[in-house]
Amino acid sequence: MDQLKTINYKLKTLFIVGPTASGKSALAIEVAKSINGEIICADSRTVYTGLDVSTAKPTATDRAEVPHWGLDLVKPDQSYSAADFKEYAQSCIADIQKRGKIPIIVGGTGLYIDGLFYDFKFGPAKDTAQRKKLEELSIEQLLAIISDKKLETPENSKNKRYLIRAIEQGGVNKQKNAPIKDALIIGLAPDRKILTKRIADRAYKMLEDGALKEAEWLFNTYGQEAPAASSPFFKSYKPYFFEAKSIEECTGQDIIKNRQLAKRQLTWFKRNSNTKWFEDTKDAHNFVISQF
RNA sequence: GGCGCUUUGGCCGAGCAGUUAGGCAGAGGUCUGCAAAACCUCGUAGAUGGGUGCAACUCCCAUAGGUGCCU
Repeated sequence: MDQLKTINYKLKTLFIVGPTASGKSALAIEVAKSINGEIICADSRTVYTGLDVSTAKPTATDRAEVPHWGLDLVKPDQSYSAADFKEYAQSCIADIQKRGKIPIIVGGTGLYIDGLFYDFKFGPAKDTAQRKKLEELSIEQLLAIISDKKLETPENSKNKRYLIRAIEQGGVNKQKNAPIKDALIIGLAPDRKILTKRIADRAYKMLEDGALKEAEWLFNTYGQEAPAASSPFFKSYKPYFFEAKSIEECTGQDIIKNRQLAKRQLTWFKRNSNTKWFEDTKDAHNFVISQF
């Protein structure tokens, strides 16, 4: 207990992680009000402008209650990377702390979270032209280049993206840094059955709230290949617009895709042994309050 | 009632008398500038009962379900 106390007054940052539809955002708002915090969204989808309900972006009401950062940073046709996010979020964190408040980093994008939590040193930025060329090569050809250049082969050697990245940065970036100091990281993971239901409920709610209009706008304005269009929602409803599939069918797909996403997110987040997990929002809230 | 077709793993769906596709869903996993992405691993099923074969999911017969046309 004594030790807990010494840690307590030093905590300066809070991370909240978890799968989609776990209730992270709502928890974050409650917590922020309790510990005088501001929220930084670590979410690779809500950085895009114009896509609000389809990305489950915090609402205007949410934002009026607690300041939110990390939203509406780029247009749907612009690419945004974990390194971009890290740089942005770090300046937010510094600013929030300078004002005497607690930054609360909330998100489901594991790489964005880890980049910050472990202070990743990202390699060089992508070279768009070179990447385009490399993308046309086969796995075998990419592996040949890697072996020619005597670079380390990525563990995931059947994944073109990792192969290309290895060539780009001349090897595999594996330097492990210690977690950042004075941070608490908690995870919210509702029971799988409950989560499945929440995912489905949210899928229908999005439709009611006009998510399809956003999809139509996105496809018409930026095309199907825009970076923002790579999320489950847009992938699932593409057949509705371009192949005359029924909405019901697409919604079924959307729910499945989000369930699969939730699973991957859980797999990712479980690796961080520093994370204190909660099934219930209230428990998580109480714990956080006891720590700050 | 008559004639014909069909029946494959949770779902879809091939080939083949003997080395037993594939896809989807599901489970597990990877992850350091595309990450709500991309990728990896995991499934011996053949409606039921007989029969013919050294050998049948593959051929034959019967039964049951489905389906089509006819009366």
